Amino acid sequence: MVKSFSAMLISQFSKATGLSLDTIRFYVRKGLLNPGRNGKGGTNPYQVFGAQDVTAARMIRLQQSLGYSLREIAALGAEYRAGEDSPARTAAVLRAQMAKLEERRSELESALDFLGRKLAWVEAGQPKDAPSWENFIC
Amino acid sequence: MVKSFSAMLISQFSKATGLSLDTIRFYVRKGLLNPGRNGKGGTNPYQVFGAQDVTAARMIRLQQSLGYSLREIAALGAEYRAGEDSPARTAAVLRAQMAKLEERRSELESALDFLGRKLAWVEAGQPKDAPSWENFIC
DNA sequence: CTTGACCATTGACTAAAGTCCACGGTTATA
DNA sequence: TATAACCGTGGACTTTAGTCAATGGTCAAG
Repeated sequence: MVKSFSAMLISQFSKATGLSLDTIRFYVRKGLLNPGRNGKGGTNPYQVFGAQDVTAARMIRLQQSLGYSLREIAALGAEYRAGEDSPARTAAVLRAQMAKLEERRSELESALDFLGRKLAWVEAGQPKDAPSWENFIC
Repeated sequence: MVKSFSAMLISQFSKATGLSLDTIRFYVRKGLLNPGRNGKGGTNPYQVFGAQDVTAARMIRLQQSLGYSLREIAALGAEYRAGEDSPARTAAVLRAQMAKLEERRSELESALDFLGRKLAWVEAGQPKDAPSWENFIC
């Protein structure tokens, strides 16, 4: 669990991820990110972010775009970290993620198909024998 | 613009779409759905929804899952309806939609690829020569 | 040692997307 | 015509995901 590599302060991390300072602090409060602390004079006042936090930020964005709430994302991250030393658990979490993505992709493809058929129909001058839109289920 | 086919009242429409009564009314207020009105005794107190409203509801769900706000969805719907009698405009809107979907799908695929590589790496016992996560941009 | 840049914490505030509730009107059924 | 089941409207309320502002601590440069 080496965290010292590629360490940065919050403003650097902000630039690296595109998240605002406030959003980062908000995510830390919610447990979505857990940076280290590293002070010089005995105290440790500053948050220190590493490369793994950048990856985490990307994952958060991804999950969010899949419709997960931050609460759910935090839970998933916790589950992931809980089984971090158990490859089986890690793999299970990853596979669940991938299943969600696959499902999402097939939804997208069905929607694409729907729009494609509709476009073809429009371009054909909207003939009477319209394709059935009804199998468009999203 | 026949709207009488497959007409239903709001509770039927709710069952047909899975949207709650309140959500439907909310969408109507926002201009996302525009049902007809059909009363018996001179007045027209009740909203009447048709098959095209069911399709609209599906589209709303789809757009929403793509990250659009209701305001944006309403605008897109208005644009679509504005050029309803112009196949060229309709086709343009449809094509823009499809482009968005394609973009989204390629994002999904890149994420799937990322997770797939990570899964393989975990299952291989997390060897030193980790694949580069860095080309995972979402 | 002071100054400017950076950082943390707290709490108030906001917009979006609903949800809930109370009230009153409408319609089908008995 | 009474009554239950439905419908509409208005407004208050809630959750989520941040954003903003005030206050005060930390650190490097001069």
